[in-house]
Amino acid sequence: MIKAEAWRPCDGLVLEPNALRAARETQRSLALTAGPGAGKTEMLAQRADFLLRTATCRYPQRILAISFKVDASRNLKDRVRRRCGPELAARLDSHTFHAFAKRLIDRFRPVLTGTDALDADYTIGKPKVQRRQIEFEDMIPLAAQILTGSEVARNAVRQTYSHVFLDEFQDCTDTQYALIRIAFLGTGIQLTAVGDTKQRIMGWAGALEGVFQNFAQDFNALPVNLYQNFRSQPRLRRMQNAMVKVMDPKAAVPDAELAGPGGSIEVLEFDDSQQEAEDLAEMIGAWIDAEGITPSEVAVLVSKQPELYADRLMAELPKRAIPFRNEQSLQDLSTEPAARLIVDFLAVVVSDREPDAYGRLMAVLLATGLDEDAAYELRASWHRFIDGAREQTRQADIDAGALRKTANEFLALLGREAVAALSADYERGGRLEEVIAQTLERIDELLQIDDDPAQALSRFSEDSAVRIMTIHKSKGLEFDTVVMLGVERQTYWGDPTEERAAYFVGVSRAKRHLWMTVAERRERPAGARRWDEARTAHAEFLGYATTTA
DNA sequence: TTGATGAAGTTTTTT
DNA sequence: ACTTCATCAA
Repeated sequence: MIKAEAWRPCDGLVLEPNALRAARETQRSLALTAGPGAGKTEMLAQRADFLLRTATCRYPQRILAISFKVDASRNLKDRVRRRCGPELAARLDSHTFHAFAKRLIDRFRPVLTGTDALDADYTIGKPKVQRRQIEFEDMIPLAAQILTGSEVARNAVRQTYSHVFLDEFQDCTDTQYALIRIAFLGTGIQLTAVGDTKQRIMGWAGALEGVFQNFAQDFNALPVNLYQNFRSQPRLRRMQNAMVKVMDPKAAVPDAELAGPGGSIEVLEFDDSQQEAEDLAEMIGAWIDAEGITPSEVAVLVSKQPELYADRLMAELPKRAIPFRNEQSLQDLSTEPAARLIVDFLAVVVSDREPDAYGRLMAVLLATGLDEDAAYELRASWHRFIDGAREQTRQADIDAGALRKTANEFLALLGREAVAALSADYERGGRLEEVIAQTLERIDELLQIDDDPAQALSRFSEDSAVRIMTIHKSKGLEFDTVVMLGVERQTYWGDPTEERAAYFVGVSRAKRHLWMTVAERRERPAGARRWDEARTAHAEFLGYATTTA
């Protein structure tokens, strides 16, 4: 343990004065606003390090960090672990709002009575069944209700945590804020809310306007602002600044501070979306092959409906053997145990040099056995099955169909029950089948990219792929090169202030290169009734790009 | 069967 | 802004 005065940012990182001040604050709650790339997450990680290492958060008290997305919450946890080591980091609970609410519901469920009463083995989903099921949107109000109704629950939370972090606070909804108020208002607990009002993109889903001001007032929080942008090159910063001048003039910086030639911004205009997809795929291929950019450092962002806007691109990329991940379609399939099992099995079948996969596979298969004596026999019988499958796939050319068939035979032999036992989630009707279908579909996709099945399967868990997603999903992430696909008037149709904020989030993800595409005709995906329609480039948005070259 | 009209959906969040 | 689906009248 060290004294507060002796604490310095760890890993030799240099924080701007306001960030340093925020990291070391011991008296007041904080309302910290900062633009893209200012290091909000880093400030939280440093603050966690400060609180834990100086025992400002005294053992056994803990820090609660609340984010909106699972990967954001994992991200923060990982970073804190890197900064102050696993032991101290164990006292940081990093959860999404929903995970935090679910823990409260699970722990204090008996507090809920009458029509809200829940059985112990309740599930989440629709359609809603009394006592047995709740919906996503019930979780936070129910947690708030528990805290309102039970002093025991309130005290449990308040005694556990001495400090609370709130990430991406600009997108906090009224129900989420109500939960925070009930849990922490009027206690000595210090809250640190960080965010950027210019990046408020969840208004349509109920994000509170002016939530930062409310928070600052309710919790007597000290307002702090960070000014630097460590993420983007000067040319990109000038474009962001041009937008900031319109969105929040006070937060803009003098252009002189942003001088310099680094970074690039280009607008590409196409006759139709097919041309757009082909050219873009060629260009992305060149970035990866000629310029050596890692595929996962390239992101294609769309305003909405990637399967509509990026449909053609997702068809063109595999033709050029460019790996990509549609972040919208799969919720990290590679961590699903059933997917893991199938991929490990196929990897073992198509190659005899997969010891890791073999080990994992056998561990799962033998777990289905009853006792030690049976294990040997079981191992031998699975070995025979694998040999049979190897023989089968060796004879024919290995294609998607053959692998699919082998996988299905394997699953049939193993039995649904054994596979479903891999995760509690598979008790939910249809979930296991969904995971299996998605896994096989993903393997098909990978085989289109890679002819070698062993290579294709190893890519399953690899995340070296161009990322295709909505702007909303990209919040909090950064990439070397960002493509804003379909910057057209018709694409950004919502509330103009919100759409501009979304566009701002998109362009501010880029570290070095930003590309924007416009197609005059945008074809619908195969199967749709309409073929194409005339489009108009989004004059306002492209204006920000061109005034800053 | 066709055309007209209106409503709903589109961008997020969990073990 | 634009599509899709349901409903109703002709």
